[in-house]
Amino acid sequence: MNAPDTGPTTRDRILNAAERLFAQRGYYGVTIRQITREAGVDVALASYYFGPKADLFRAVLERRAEELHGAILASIDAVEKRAGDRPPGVESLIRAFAQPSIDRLVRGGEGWRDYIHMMAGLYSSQQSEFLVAMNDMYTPAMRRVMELIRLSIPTASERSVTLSFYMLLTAVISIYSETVGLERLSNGTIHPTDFDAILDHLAPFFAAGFHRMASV
Amino acid sequence: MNAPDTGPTTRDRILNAAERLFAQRGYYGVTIRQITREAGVDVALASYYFGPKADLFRAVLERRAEELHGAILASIDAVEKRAGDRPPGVESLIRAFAQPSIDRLVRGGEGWRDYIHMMAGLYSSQQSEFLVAMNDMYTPAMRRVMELIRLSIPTASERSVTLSFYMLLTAVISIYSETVGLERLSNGTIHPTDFDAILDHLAPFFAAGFHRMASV
DNA sequence: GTCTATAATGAGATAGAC
DNA sequence: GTCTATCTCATTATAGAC
Repeated sequence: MNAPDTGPTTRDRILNAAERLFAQRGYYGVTIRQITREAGVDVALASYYFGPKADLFRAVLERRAEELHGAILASIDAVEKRAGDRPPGVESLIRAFAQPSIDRLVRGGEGWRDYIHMMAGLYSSQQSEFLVAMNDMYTPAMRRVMELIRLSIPTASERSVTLSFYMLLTAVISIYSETVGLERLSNGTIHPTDFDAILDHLAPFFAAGFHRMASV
Repeated sequence: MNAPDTGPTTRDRILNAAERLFAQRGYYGVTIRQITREAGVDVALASYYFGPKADLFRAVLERRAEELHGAILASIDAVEKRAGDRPPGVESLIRAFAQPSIDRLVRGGEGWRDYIHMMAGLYSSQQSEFLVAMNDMYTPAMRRVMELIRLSIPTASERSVTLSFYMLLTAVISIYSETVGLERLSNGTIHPTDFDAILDHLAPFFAAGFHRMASV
């Protein structure tokens, strides 16, 4: 669409800047003027392309959702295939669910990092309008994981698996946010960016929990 | 100090209003004018009592920290006493850690509810300055729990227990925030305010994880 | 598609009267 | 300890020139 040296379009420049700033300071912590300043474009262009601020926020949220959600579903499918006729193990399902986000966080460039930080910040906010919108974008993948865990642990009730999955979800999302919490808790010996090490701990840790609640 | 019918002092009226609004909309989502309007006092009084907005936020954060932190420590002590000479079990330590906050969330009145929601919102924000301040207020209790878990599972490394405790912490804090996440995940069958039921699931769930990672 | 200019509003903070 | 008045600055949003 563009000549090779023009870089991103104005629309994308605004989305990129908004993504970065919303990730750092949340919805209310950012003004449209800061966004357009950061993007190097005129203030009026934000309204021109996106309308009000809330719509710009939603546009940022939606831009990468389809790709990431698709990657998570594909990752779950791959684990299913590898398991053959039997249901895949819980630990591998946890890994399949978390890995695509971590891949993009680590190797997807700044844009993906900002996007995932932004989602993590949103998840525990009281901004329930945006929160529900985001939740809905990833619901099919979450339901699929819960379904497969139930096949893997048939004695566990739906309620038990839902509660356990929620615990998993909150932990995974906190890890995506790379906050200083873990670093301070460990006196600086564990870095929030050691995602591989953290996932190697998290996966068996939570798998054990799911199995423990198998009879509930 | 006050006559019995004057109600809270102006200072406390401002703190109460700030607590409520910060809990709902976060630091940036609230203006001093909104706070003083909600408190029914003049705008200028916020500056008079607390100085800049950041200092007011810190004052809200600090007001209840000592009491809650003390209650958590007392709760841990009680579990230790009950266990006698042997180290207390992991599940009872998890309960001791989470229960004082839940008690205040459920039975402490609006003020405590707002305070705990505000802390939960802060924990996963990128507001690292306030975040670190809050973390520090509760560090002794967290260290104590980790210490006792290590006594209970002597084969677990410090690193393993720290990672596991971090997972626990993120889940517990998410639950305090009472967001719509769990409700949506369960299609409305599990309510975020069913704290007793959630804790009955969470405690054995996480205890199993700690034990699973005993040899790491 | 981009920018200038401006309208309308609200923000934080404080000096000074009471 | 409280309030009025005001300063200074930034905000969203839009109308209209280019």
